[in-house]
Amino acid sequence: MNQHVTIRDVAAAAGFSVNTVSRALNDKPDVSPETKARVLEAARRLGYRPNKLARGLRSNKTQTIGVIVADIANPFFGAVVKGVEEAAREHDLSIILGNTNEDYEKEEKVIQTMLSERVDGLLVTPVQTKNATIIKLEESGMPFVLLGRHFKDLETDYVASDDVQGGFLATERLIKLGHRKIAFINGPLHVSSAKERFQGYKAALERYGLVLKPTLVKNDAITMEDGYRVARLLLSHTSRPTAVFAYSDFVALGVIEAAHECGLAIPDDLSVVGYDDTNFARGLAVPLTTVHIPIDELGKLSIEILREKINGSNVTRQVRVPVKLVIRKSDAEVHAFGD
Amino acid sequence: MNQHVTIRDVAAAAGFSVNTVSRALNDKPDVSPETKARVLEAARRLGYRPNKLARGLRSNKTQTIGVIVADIANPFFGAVVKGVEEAAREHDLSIILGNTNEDYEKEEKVIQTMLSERVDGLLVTPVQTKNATIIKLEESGMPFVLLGRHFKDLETDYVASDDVQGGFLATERLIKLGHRKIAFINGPLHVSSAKERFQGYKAALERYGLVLKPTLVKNDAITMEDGYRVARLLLSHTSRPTAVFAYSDFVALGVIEAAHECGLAIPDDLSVVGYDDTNFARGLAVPLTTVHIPIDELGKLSIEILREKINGSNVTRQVRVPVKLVIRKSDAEVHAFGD
DNA sequence: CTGTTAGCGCCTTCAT
DNA sequence: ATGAAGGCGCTAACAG
Repeated sequence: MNQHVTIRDVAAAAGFSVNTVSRALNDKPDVSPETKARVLEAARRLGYRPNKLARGLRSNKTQTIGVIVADIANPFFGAVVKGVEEAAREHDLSIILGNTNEDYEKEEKVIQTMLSERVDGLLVTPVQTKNATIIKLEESGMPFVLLGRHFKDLETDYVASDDVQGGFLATERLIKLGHRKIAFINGPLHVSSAKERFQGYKAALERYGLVLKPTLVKNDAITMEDGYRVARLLLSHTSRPTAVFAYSDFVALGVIEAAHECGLAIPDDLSVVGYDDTNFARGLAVPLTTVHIPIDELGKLSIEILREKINGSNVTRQVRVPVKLVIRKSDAEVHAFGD
Repeated sequence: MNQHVTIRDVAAAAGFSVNTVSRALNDKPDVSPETKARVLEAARRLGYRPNKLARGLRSNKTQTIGVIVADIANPFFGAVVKGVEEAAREHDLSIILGNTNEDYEKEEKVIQTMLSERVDGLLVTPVQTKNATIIKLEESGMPFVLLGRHFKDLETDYVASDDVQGGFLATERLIKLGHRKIAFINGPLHVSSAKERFQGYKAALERYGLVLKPTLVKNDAITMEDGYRVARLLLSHTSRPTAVFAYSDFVALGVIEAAHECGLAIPDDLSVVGYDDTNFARGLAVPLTTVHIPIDELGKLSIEILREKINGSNVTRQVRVPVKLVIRKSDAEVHAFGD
């Protein structure tokens, strides 16, 4: 239960002034090798541990960044945070975690707290029901990078995957398999990734001369339950879709469950394409065709850019990482029946 | 890009001393209502944000706890952290996240960093290949609670689920379905949860008069790939098991994949029971029978106990939360062929 | 009820 | 190459 050892204790033990100890501990010039050795030895012996609070207070650098995501229990965000954490630790940055649960109020509160914590910078997956928090964040001067989502009308830095491309690739694939009635069970449209995947979906339809049928597009699906519920409705219709493109692998899971209950085999009676390439996707009974996001790259890049901002760069970086379609077994050529 | 507003700025603006401002801001007694109102107003107007570093330095309370888990990308730990974060924020505690990746060295480093950060307490899922870090942590006087795992020979506080019970329930279920050859594809035995699930497995066999066949027990499976690999070996045998109990739902996913490749139908030819009740478990083509852990309760309890420790309690709390078996469709009565 | 003073642990001038 | 002094922003005595 030792009281904390301070730099003064080390100084006393080594027989130097606090200043010299500080210089020795921080690899500053103008310290003789022997002195440094003695200081380090004393520090080690006493179990000295620098107080980051004091250091941060003095230097205005906390070596800590805030990471705010929408749902850490979602394996996609889990993987993102894992990548971010690893990249951050490589630069001796610690991470303060915030989980918004897609709740705007919580986002607001968490950002305030992190500003109080004097983090060096922020990585944020915004809830996007409003943008006031992010605008305020800009005004605060705190360096930040949006992660995985971005605002069309805000000139902030961001790192995201190319959702337009993802939506296009998935839809194009289904079109090329001969599908004409391709349902899109999408997420909430205020979220940029959902909005842009929808753009990709539309672009693919257009590119191949198909018309968009509004009845085949459903929004606001996030969970497996959502996917299940919507798919039940969609599949019970007489002119049901022959393919479903889902906002996430979880939503796809719900679709698959609904298909089974409707007596529809996958992929023979219904093609399904997911999104995220979550780690269970290839383990499903019918391995899921899905859009793969290079998550590690997202993590690394976002940290890299955030560090640039922290170091004073004022060029705005807006990065879209390309995705790729992973074709497995949940999609197949459409069976012959017209529309 | 405003410079930070300090308590002095607020004091000047409100026409009071820093002390009065501090008292007003912290709801301390002996401040007249009007004064308080004026201070609050000035603070709001200037956009004052308390500096947590200064506060922590002064008061020795950072309102921050460290949370160290093995793999945040694993939805189980993701859910745990989500619960913990929520419970923590309710008490205005922030969370510094550490991810060990089951790497002991990283655990050591992360704990050191968090001690430097002067967190108020620590929640740790230990790697358990060694226990020196945890012993050192005890000696440091930092309050901490182990989360999900514990050491048999260390008298530390912990909150975990009852893994012996979980192992027993899963095995018992399979026995009652008539299975005699029940394989157990377990995790690494240095991890307490794996060790205790094995105890449960043994206890169930014993209880029902079955003998343990060492060839049916495999360790060190963590990922889906591990499960797949081990299951391939196990299932290719002539006297293959009729049931598999897996360390996690992910491992079970690998087992299922292997079974398919071996032409074995689930549950008719092979029963499979998983562990964790991960959110995809019920969405599988054959919904997975698995052991459910009340994760939210784990999170809430661990925060509660950690707060007790932080507040000076020195009673040791070792809590095992009961689990329950969720029976779905991946297990069935054994087909008639002897052993 | 309010103000003054000191100091948490560290780093940054500025001397020596 | 080393030391002394000051101050980062805040809260805890202690006065008044």
